[in-house]
This record gives sequence, structure tokens and C-alpha cells, in this order.
Amino acid sequence: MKADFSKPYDPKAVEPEIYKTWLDSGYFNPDTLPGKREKNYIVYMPLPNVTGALHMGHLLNNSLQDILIRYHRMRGYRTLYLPGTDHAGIATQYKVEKELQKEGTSRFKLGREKFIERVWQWKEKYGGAILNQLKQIGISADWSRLRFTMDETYAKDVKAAFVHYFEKGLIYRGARTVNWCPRCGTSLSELELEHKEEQGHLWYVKYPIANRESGIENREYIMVATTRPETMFGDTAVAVNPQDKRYAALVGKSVKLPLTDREIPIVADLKIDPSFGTGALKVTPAHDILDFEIGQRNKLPTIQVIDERGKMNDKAGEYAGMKTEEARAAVVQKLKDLGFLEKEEDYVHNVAICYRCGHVIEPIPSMQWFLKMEKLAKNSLKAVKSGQVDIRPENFETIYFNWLENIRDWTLSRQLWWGHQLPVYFCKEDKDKFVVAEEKPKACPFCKQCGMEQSEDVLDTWFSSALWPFAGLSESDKKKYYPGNALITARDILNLWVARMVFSGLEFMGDVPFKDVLIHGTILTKDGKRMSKSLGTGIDPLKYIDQFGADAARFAIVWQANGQDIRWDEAAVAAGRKFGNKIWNASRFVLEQMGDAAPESEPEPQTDADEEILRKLAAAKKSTERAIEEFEFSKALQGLYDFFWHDLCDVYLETSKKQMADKGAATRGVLFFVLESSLKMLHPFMPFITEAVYQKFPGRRGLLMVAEWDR
RNA sequence: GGGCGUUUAGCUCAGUGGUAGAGCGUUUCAUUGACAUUGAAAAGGUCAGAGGUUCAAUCCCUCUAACGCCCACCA
Repeated sequence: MKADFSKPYDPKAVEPEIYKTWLDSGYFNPDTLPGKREKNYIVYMPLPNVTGALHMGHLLNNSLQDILIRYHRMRGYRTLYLPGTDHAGIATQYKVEKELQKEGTSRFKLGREKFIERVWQWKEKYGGAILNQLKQIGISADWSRLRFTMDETYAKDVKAAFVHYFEKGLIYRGARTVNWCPRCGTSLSELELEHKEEQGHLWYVKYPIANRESGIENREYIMVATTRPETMFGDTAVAVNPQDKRYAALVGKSVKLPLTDREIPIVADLKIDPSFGTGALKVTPAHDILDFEIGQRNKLPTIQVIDERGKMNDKAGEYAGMKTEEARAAVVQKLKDLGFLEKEEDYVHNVAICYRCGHVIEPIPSMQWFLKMEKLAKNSLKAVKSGQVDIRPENFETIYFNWLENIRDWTLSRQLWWGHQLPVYFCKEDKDKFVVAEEKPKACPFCKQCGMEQSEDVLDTWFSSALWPFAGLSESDKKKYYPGNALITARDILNLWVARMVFSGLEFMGDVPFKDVLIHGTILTKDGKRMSKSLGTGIDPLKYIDQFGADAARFAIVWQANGQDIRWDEAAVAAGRKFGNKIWNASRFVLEQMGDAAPESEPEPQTDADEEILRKLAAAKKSTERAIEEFEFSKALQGLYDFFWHDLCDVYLETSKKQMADKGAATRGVLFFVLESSLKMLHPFMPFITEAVYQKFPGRRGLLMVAEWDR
């Protein structure tokens, strides 16, 4: 490392070399750290998706984690910062599909095997790029332990987890109405939907009361309002709010479904809004998510009338084979002709569309795999309520509790190609028969002759990420490096990810995966808009690293990260660079006073100025320690900035020039001590420049990254 | 619709029951030996609005307004 003191600090020239020195030292690896270290300090990196490049959120997240790791490493802990990347199921598949689209082909033309090859190529390319970017930020993760969520060993743990849950009776298979994209041929999670306003109609349709006894309100029909009359062939009830007096007498009665011979019941359900439409809802469990839930609660049958391609099936009688839009028009006409249609209103409503292709979503029933959440959710709840896991800021606990207290069973299966295929093997002769096992059975236990066929479904990405704190570790590491200490993440995945890691850890390792969960802010643009690539508001942090250096970028993001959302202010990066320059020059001044040998003894203050700077140093150290341990990183950095720039440079350095003549030795002793201590404290925040300066200290010494915090 | 959060100097944000703070920006002055990516100093705020509690409120309570986020989404 030959940073040249005669020139201004040049991060571009110095950073790669320093990073290499760190890597070569082996100190990122907890097993090869110097000294006797008894206590662990472990951070499991939130897995970046291999979908593309890093964003400002990664810079923030990893800077904070690296501060914790570097701080604890210097304090004598056996530190592990475990890095990894996530295959990110649908997100990555979508990216690759986009790429194929540009090439004029598609995954269907390629076939599953070829397509997955393509995704692996993508993963190599972008996953690799992400890792390089993380290195440029300067994070001290143990790259020898790098994992990808589809690595073989990881996959083994994923399969084992699935089998474990199944054998425990927590996984079941069942039909459920899911959001289905007829064009993509897959179900979509709620996160994968977008909503679009559409000009539609609201039709008021009369459903005649069956077996009408005289006296019941003297009503001949109950009127429902619907935007989708074509689904009426799948109606299995009419639902009203139990508190709705208009219909109280009708609950329990039946209606005769128009255009069919079927009779369906009138049921009561709290989810019905009495003020909307007529206050009566036709319930079509097969083709509406809310209706499906009403159906579950009221034990209604499910009748599917629309198929996977978005066409009416034979349950729709004369409309079979029509597209839903055609059938809708035809059904309306028929209802009108037969006098069932009361009126038609124009109506603007939101329809769900596929976030990938924009096609309108068609809810249809499909066979999915579920994980029973009741017990597992309770474990995650208890872990936080009992204080085994601390979430901060504290108000995020409410979000966590609300989600877990209202949990539904987790739909584990996805109809995607990129991901962990379910360890479920079907009999080719009887497709209802299956085996759940980590390995494919040699022979089919049912028909005794077929070779069995693995389920084509893959697992929800979060199923594998939920196992990260231990599936990311080798068998021997599982004993050594679990559980972790702090988990730092953004609030949007508190439930999707954190809550699931907590119960997974308890389930498979018998302990929570970490003690503290720190939720940091989201990075917004200066106008308060969310930073996002798709909105074109995202900024690549490498822009700043290239221009001002990693330390300046880290400084800027940490400076602004005080807990709430951050309206990103570029000016802070320039401030970071200026501070780096200040450190550089102050260090040069101090070291120029030293000559070839550094003072070895404790500083011996002789003047008021000496006393004062040592007192302020001690105070700064104390408050830095407290702030880091309380996860108040911004406060810690600002305190150090203030101390270094003003107390040390503006005041003491100037004073030292005056007292150098007659109290040279003592002054040098104080200067050196204060500088060395300051560099240590600044190192977790601005690792490169502090290390670069430290390497210029006279005499042989090791790396600042493993220097003892207290000396 | 439900929940949460924010509103303090031109900008981005800290902060405290008792004369308001930082960074950046602005103005003035200084300057050849650590640093002009500098130093010294200054200007700039009825701490969103209204009401309440209190000897005292930017800080506690209520309401209002604007903005942001999350969840549920309306047949």
C-alpha cells in the first residue's frame, strides 16, 4: 500500500489495493482472525437478488452491517459477516423472460431445461456483478462462505425443511382460488399484481327466491350487483351482511339461479358491505378471491366455469368455449331477454393485471401446497413478545404483530420454472398419489412400475430465504455460527422475510436466528419519491464510489441514516469526500511531526490543551461506543466528525504548533495517541482511508481492521 | 376504508418541558508550511395551523391541513 502523502487522497488509486490486502489477510474469515476471541458477533447479510445491480438501499444496508462487523472485530469478537445471493424466483425469471422477448423468443419456445440454463447464465453474470459492487463498498464479508440460495447444499436444506413440515402434518395440498394469468400460465402472488382502472358496467340482476312462502317480505327476488355476470354459472350462494335488516329474513333461504336449474343458498357474511350495490353479493368461489374466502367460511362448493386459458368451460352451458368478454355480453343479453336484468350502470373499477404482461388476471381454482401457519406464527410472535428478538424502532413491532395475528396459511407453490422444485413425486399412473421425500424414490410405491415424476411447481422464494441463517452455513458452521446477533433490513420485508426466518430458526435450530432486528429507512429521491429503477428514479451508488470513493459514499449514506426515510441528498457525498481530505491532511501533519519512530508510551499531558483534547477524546469514544451499540450509526458518525474536525483539527492541532517548540515530546505523544484512537473509531465508517493512513504509521504494525479498540 | 409516520434555517435533517442545532448553501474577512476539499465570523427559524394541559411547550394532549408509506380493497 503506497498511498502518497504528498498528493491529495485518491480513493481510486488506494481502495482496490487496500481491499486486496484485507482479503489476503484472511481476517474476513472468523476462523483465521488473530488473537484469542471467545465471543461471536454474526451478521447474516440480507440476500441481494440476482435480478440486476445494486441500488442505494444496498449501500445503506451493507454499510450499516459493516460498521457493526468492523467495530466488533476490533473489539475482539469472532466476527462473521455471511454473504449470499438469492435466486429470487419470479423476479429473476421475469428479467430473463424480458431478455428473451427482445430476442424474439420465449421460455416456452426454449423449453424448461434450456430456459433454466439461461437463467443460470444470467445469475452468473449479475450475481457476480453484485458481489464486485459489494466489495467496492468495502464490506468485510467472508467471501469464502458465500452462498447462493440454489447451491446444492442449500437446496438440500430446503428439501429437508419441506419434508420435515410435511411429516409433521403442517403441509397440505388443496384447491384454492388463486390469481391466475391466462397468458403467462401461472399463478401470481398479490405482490405480483398491478391494478388498472377500467371502464366497466355494474349489472343489477334479479335472483328469484326459491320455494317462496307467502309472508316473507312478499319478495319475489333478491337483486345482486355484479361486474362479471358470466361467472354466474359458478355461483354457489348469495351473501348479505348479517347486520343488514333488509335481508335478515332471507338468510337461510334459497334462490333459483337464473339461466340454470340450480338452487343456491342465501348466506350471511361480515365481509359484505351493505352500502355497496344492493348489499347482496353473488358468491363465485371459483373466480374471486374474496368469494373463495366467503365460500370457505360458509362451506360452499366451488364450481369452476373458466379455464386456464381464460375461456368458459362446459359448466357454462351454451357459452362454453367463449372468451369471458364474449360470454359476458351474451349472458347480459340473455338476462335482459328473460327479464332478469334490472338495470345497467357505467362503472369504473380497478382490475388486477399481471405485472409482467399486463393481461387481466383471472382468478381460478388450482391445486397448491400450503403450510399451516397457526403454530409457526405463534412462535414468531412469542419470540418478539418475550424479548428474545428485539425489533427496533419499536413501532414496527405492531406491523409484525398485526401480520402474524391475522395470518393465513402460506401458499408455498408457484407455477414457475426458476426455483426449488417441490420434493414431491407423483405416480404417473395415478396423479393423485404422491410421495414427499428428499430423494426421488427408486420405485413407485403405488403402481410398483412407474418411475415417478417430480412436481413441476417450485417453492415460493421466501421459503428458501427463510432458512438463510442456517441453510447458508455448512454442517460444522451450523454448530459454530448460529445464532447471529443483528439483522438489518428495510421494513417492506419484515413480514415476508424476518417473521419467517424467526419461526424457521426456532423450528430447525431450536433458537431464534438473531437477537436484534434493526429496520432502517427507505431511500427516497430529494422530492420524496421512492427510489426505484422502474420509475427511473433510482441512482447507482457506484456513481459516487467512482467519483468520490467508497468512504465518501458510506459517509454520506450513514450521515443521513437516522432512522426515518432518507431523502437522498447528493451534497452529503461531497461532504464525505471533504472529511476524508481532512483526515488525510491532519494525519499527514501529525505523522510529519513524528519522524521515524512513533511514541510508544501513553501520552503525558502537560498543558491545558493536552488535557482537554484527551478528555474530549475519551468522551467521543464513550459516546461512539454507546451509539453503535444502540444502532445509532448516524449519531455516532456525526459525533466523530465533530470531534475530529473541530476539537482535534481546528483547536488542538493549531495549539500543538505553538507548544511544539518547548513541549515537543509530550505534544507529539498526545497528537499521535489522539490520531491513532480517532482512526480506530472512524475505521468502521470509513475503512479505506483510515487503513491507508494507518499503514503509514512509523514502525511495523498490522492492519487497522484488527487493531485493538482499547489499548 | 384501516394502520403508521412526517411537517424545525434556502436545501437535507438532528434535538430538548425553561435564551433553538448540524451538514450543505449564502455573506464578510483571513491565507504562501496539514488541508482553499481551508480558517475566523455573520446573516437566516412566531420549530405546519388552531385549541388545551402547565409557572413555562417546538417538545405532552386534542383537532385541522398537507405529504409519504404499509395493509385491505369493494361485488
